[in-house]
This record gives sequence, structure tokens and C-alpha cells, in this order.
Amino acid sequence: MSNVKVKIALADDHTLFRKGMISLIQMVNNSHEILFEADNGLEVQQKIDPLSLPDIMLMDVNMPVLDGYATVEWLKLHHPSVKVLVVSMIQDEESIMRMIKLGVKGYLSKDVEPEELKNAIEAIVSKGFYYTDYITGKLVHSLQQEEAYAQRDALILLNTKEKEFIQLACSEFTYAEIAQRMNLSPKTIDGYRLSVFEKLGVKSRVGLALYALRKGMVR
Amino acid sequence: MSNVKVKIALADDHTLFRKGMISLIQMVNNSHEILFEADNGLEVQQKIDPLSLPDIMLMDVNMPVLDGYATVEWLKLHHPSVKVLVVSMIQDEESIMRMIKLGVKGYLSKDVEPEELKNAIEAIVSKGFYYTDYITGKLVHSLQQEEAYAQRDALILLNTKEKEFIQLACSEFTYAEIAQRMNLSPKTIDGYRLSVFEKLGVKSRVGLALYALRKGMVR
DNA sequence: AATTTTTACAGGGTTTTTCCTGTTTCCCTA
DNA sequence: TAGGGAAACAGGAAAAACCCTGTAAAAATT
Repeated sequence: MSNVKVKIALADDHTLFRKGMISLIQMVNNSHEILFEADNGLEVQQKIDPLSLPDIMLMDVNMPVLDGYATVEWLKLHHPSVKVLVVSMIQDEESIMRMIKLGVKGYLSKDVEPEELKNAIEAIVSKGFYYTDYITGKLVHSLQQEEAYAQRDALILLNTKEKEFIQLACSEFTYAEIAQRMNLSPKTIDGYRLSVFEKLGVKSRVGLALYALRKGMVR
Repeated sequence: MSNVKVKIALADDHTLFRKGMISLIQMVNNSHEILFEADNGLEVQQKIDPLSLPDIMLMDVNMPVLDGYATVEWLKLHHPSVKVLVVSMIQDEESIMRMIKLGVKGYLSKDVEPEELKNAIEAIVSKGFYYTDYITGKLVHSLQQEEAYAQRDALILLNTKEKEFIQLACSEFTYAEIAQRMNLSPKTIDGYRLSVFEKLGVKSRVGLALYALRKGMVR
């Protein structure tokens, strides 16, 4: 495991930190090869060699010129085989989620032990990813938040028929067709439309559809 | 760590399996206490004692009468402190994601080693959750799928103006107002409407809004 | 049993959306 | 430089959505 030769590149605007990382990587496993270092995303684009792509790219989030997000996106598009391991001081859920959605293979804090960096690199090489419990926790939390958000809200003040109407209104049926499907007169549907609009504070059927979808009332 | 007394309950319709689990749990750590067993979700509702709630509830997904999903939802509502560890043969991404969104603390396959069951229980007690690499992988994959889905699709064949129109159409503005905001004649907007409808295969503005939101073209 | 509330429906009118068939202008290219 | 395609725009009209006022019956309250 530890003797696999891994090609590594780094992108971080703090030179000292970058150099420190390199020395750590070499200390931890001197068979790893450092392909290049970059001060920012633009330098990554310039220095990356399609004929000798890194296996793993250590990447900061905050960088001048072209930041981490943009660089990961660029890599994803142009060199999708490069696995990105984010090493950043930024630890908020927002950034972590954004990066993970972009497809990074791991997310480390800058203050972790060298041992963990080693583990992360090895895990990414062998398993394809490395997520700590902290990151997994954020991941799950964020998912559950979305879900929690979805429910509640307005559901309470809507009755069964109104909910049914909303489901049908979130479609390309006309109100006349909805009336048929609910076995009611179009005029009754018109009444539901009015009450739902008022209860949810929307002004049009488009507004209703957007609201319902955003709140997770319909999928 | 291993000597913390944990109150455990089980819900699984396979008696033999249930009994096996109990004996395993006791073998692995005989200080754990089995509060009760249930054959299905309804039995959970009947047997659960609010005065002595389990710390961890081992839960199957497929059960008669009231299945795992419904039971987890019920627990979440009535006894949110109970941590659910799913133990199921079902391993598809759909089920896993659904359960995680419902807030379960772990998801195990029925064919894991007893050692892992022990680890899972201990992790849930100490850290609050236990997700294996397999589950984390599914989690991340599902997230990235959503995102990947979002992009691509139709974006390619839409030009800048059309994309701008879509953004504005996903609102409660009338087309006349959209025309103003885009500094174009309403008749031009009408043209964009037609081309966007055709390209995305929708039949109405509501259909467009639903499509755009579902595909992540608008937030 | 009387009263209020909710549910279902109607008439009738305005606005917006949708759809059809064109014209003009500009830009690119053979 | 002629031709072809796109972007911008128009007239006109049907369909759908929206909005207001009002009634009758059923259901829930008191």
C-alpha cells in the first residue's frame, strides 16, 4: 500500500505552506512524486501536462486569480481523471458541500496531523475517496436539513383537497383537466386555486409550481 | 468505551435473525440491554415505553404492516431521541438515501461481521452515527449525480438569451415584464418562449418552470 | 335546533399565455 | 456580393389563467 508511487501536484497561494506540504509528503512516503506546484488555479492550467497528469491534486479553496471551486470545475472538464483533495482552512458546511458536489475526493483541514494527510492520499489512491467523520457528518447533516426544510412550512394549513390540487397544478394539465381528474367543476378548482394562492402567498400558477417544488411538496 | 451500557431494541420480521442478533449483541458486549423486540413497525409503536426509551433501535426496512421507512418517520416524530441503525439486506442507493434523509444514524448490511455491528453500536453511542465507506460512497455519489444531472442535459443547445429568459420565466413576472427587464419587445420574448418550449419539450410556462427547477437550471 | 363554516359551484369579465403566420434587419459565409 | 440563417419584431386570435361577486348544500359548532 505505502509503496505505490503516486504523482501529486499542489495548488495553494501560501508558498511556505506549500513547501511544508511537499516536505511532509516526501517524509511520509518518499516514493511519491511531486509533479508541480501552483500559486493559483490559472497556474494549474498552465503547468498541468496532459501527458503526465497528477493522480492527486492537493487544492486550496481561497486562491487569487482563479479560486479552488473554479479550478476544480476546470479540472473536471479538462482532466477528469485528476482526483482532487481539498486542503483548506475553510471548514464551513457550505464550502464543503459545494466542493463535494463538484466531485472532490476528499476534504482536509490544514491543521490535521501529517498522518492523516498520508491516510487521505492512500485512501484516495486505493478506494477513490477519503472523507473523515467530520465531513461525512456535514454531508449527512446538509442532506437532512434539505429534507427537514421540505416538510412543515405550509403543509399544516392546507387540507387534503388543496394538497391534491397542488400536485396536479404542478404539471402541464390545464385547470379544466385538473377538474376532470378531481371529479369537480372547473369553478371549484378555481376556488382551490384562489385559496392555495392566498395561503402560500403566490401570485400565479408558475409561482405555485416554483414554491411547491422548492419546498419539496412535489418531486 | 465497550463497557457503556446501551439500551437496545430490535424490529425485524425474521424471528430467527432477530434472535441471532440478540445473542450476538450479548456475546459482543453483555452489558448491553435488550429492551424489546418487534415483528414490525406497529409492534414498535405498541411496545415502546416512553419512560424507558432505547438508545439504539436496530431496524429492518422490509417489514409487514408498517415498514421501516414509516416506522423511522414515526419514531422521528414521537421519540426523536431514539437512534436508528438500519440492518437490512436492501442495499440500493435509493433506500439508503431515503433512510439517511429520514435521519437514521447508520445503515448496515445483514451479512456484515459481528465485529462491525459492535463498532456501529459503539460509534453511534459515542459519535452519534456510523457510516461505512460504502454508505458514504453512495451518499456522495447520489449528491454528485444530482449535480451532474443538473448540468449538461439541455444547457448546450440553449443560447445565452434563452437561458436568461428561462431564469426570468421561473418567477411571477408576466411576459410583458420579462420583456421590459430584457429590454426587448414582448413579441421577441414570445419567440424565445416558443424556442425554449420546443428545445426542452415542455407545453406550458408551468412545465418550463418545473423542468428548469428539477434540472437545477434555476434555484 | 340554530348558526357558522366549509365545500362546491356559477356568471361574467379582464389579463395573460399560447399559437400561427409573417416581415425586417443583421451577420456570416460561399 | 448574393444568399442563408438567426435575432428581433408584429398582427391577430383562441385558449387558459386569473379575479370578483354571489349562491346552495353539506358539515361542523354551539
